[in-house]
Amino acid sequence: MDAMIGNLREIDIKRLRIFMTIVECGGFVQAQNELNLSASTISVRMSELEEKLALRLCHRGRSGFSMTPEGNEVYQACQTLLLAHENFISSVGAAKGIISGELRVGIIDNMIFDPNLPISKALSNFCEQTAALEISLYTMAPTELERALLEQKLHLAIGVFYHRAPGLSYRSLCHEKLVLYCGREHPLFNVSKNSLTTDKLVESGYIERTYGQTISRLNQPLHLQSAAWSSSLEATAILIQTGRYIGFLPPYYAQQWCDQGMLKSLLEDKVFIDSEVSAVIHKIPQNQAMTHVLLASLIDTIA
Amino acid sequence: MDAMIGNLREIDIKRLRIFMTIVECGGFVQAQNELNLSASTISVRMSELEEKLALRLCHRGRSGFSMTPEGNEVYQACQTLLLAHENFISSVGAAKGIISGELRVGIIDNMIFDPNLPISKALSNFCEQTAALEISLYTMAPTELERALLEQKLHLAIGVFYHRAPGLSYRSLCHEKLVLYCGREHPLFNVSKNSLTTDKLVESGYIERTYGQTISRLNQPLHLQSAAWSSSLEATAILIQTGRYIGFLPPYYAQQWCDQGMLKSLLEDKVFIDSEVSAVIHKIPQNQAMTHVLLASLIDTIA
DNA sequence: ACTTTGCTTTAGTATTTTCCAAACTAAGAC
DNA sequence: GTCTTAGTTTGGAAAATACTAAAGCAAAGT
Repeated sequence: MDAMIGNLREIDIKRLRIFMTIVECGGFVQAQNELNLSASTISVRMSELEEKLALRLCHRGRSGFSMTPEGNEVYQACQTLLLAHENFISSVGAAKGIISGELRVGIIDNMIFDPNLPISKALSNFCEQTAALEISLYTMAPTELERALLEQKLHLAIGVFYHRAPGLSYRSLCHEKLVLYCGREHPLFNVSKNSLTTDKLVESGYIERTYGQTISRLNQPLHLQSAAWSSSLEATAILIQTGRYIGFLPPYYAQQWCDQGMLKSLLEDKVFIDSEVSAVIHKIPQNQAMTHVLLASLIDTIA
Repeated sequence: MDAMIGNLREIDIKRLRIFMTIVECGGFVQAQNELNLSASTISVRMSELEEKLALRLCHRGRSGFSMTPEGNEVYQACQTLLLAHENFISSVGAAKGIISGELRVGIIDNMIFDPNLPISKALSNFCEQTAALEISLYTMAPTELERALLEQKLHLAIGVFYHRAPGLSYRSLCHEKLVLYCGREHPLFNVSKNSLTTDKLVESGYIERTYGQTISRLNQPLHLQSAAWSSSLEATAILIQTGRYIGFLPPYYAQQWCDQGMLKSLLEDKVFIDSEVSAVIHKIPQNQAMTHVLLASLIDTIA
């Protein structure tokens, strides 16, 4: 009882893991299965943790489960700490000359449709070389990817980036052509290819892609009028399908709807954006061996 | 026995701490006092750790204690992991609204002599506001400071920086005037102030300051000929005292030897470097509250 | 008022951990 | 060879930890 208070330096990771599972399950009862522990054990572990931290982490009881503000902060801190543990495991693996631990990769949405980028192939190639590895794959917006890389929450990110963040290292993987599309209901859908002019495009409402808070001025070939904003390919496709806007999509992604007569490309030979797909890593990566082997394997697979 | 192998995810920090102490003490026997443990316990703890990591960490025995290459890598990884634990403690403190944990500050050498920069005063002011805090103070070269900040091993650094590293945030604290000095044995020591010209300075061998591998082109007022290189104020002072070179020193630092007739300033009104002392933090600091309160307190104390 | 649910408390047991003393080993010093 | 030093192995005891079942409690639902 007395030994419990005080020294925070001897926090037990087990208790923190229990806390995290409870948070993720949204309550003690739900966490029971996950943790394979009785209700009483969970209860005791939690009160021990709270006593040690001298902090109430969550409200519970018949009136429902909810986190305290402090609990949320501690939960965040736990995530960071567990990340450090994963990195430790990786480092030990690296010392053994084995690539091991957790590899965290982030991609922008709908990369899976890109035929130039066999990401799953690259990952499986990489895993073949390295047995003792767990991969976590996340999808995020480009700015989120960069942030996660900077905070060392990701080892590698793949996506289209319109600027270069300091501290990160970019490597071009391939190029992706983006073409304008309109939906079936759009006035331009039935205009014949020959009579279509860029002026007509400029008059149409255009979907601008946003990244986080800031709107990126794409290297747009025309001065299109922004009339709608979207933060993902999927959102762009939905907006185009409303028939009210035109917007850029990669052909491999739009094809599925073109085939169904739902979308139509507009002057794809004249008006397009050539965007560069890059692999990005931290300049000082957590596990250099792992990160660089993956990057090499990725470039290898693509070439 | 069987439960030991396998899951690296349940590494015990206690064992890692024991290992680190052994490394720092340079042997099992020396670590006994430090750890307050018997030889047998230490031996067992170490073999348990090695078994779990499946890695020999150090050679020991009558033939002397030494680390294996893997052991060194694991030791580094342990340091990183313990840093993460300190940061966790800080975060929990932050959740409680208390500034707590470990504050790691780095300074360049001989800052203590700078009368414009009452660092100890600033730190003690800061500590008065915040009870539950432990401060670690390190001295390093400027490039090392920046590296440590980027790796989040320091919260704050104070020094003279001739460039701006991306990812770091610089804040000017005060200006430091650097003046040329020569030693008693130097030909210019006995030249009268009136007959001294800048030409004569240019002819003398000059001590260039180096930072890490790269030699920084100081905003030098003259085109002095580099004849010696030094990586610290102290080293510069020693080189000047040989009487063979001239070099820049801050007057407050050189004064002690001028008073003894060992050094003499040269054209201090005409030839000087005005360098800016800055406080630097990471753009995304570990413990924002702590870092910013310290920075504010620092600026406050100086003003 | 009664039941259910979600959690806590308590008491008791099983397991694990931690530690040391004593005997042992291996290698350098003499 | 013998002594000394530095670490290992083993056995056993004490302490801490992990876990559960059972009883309790309070709020929400009926």
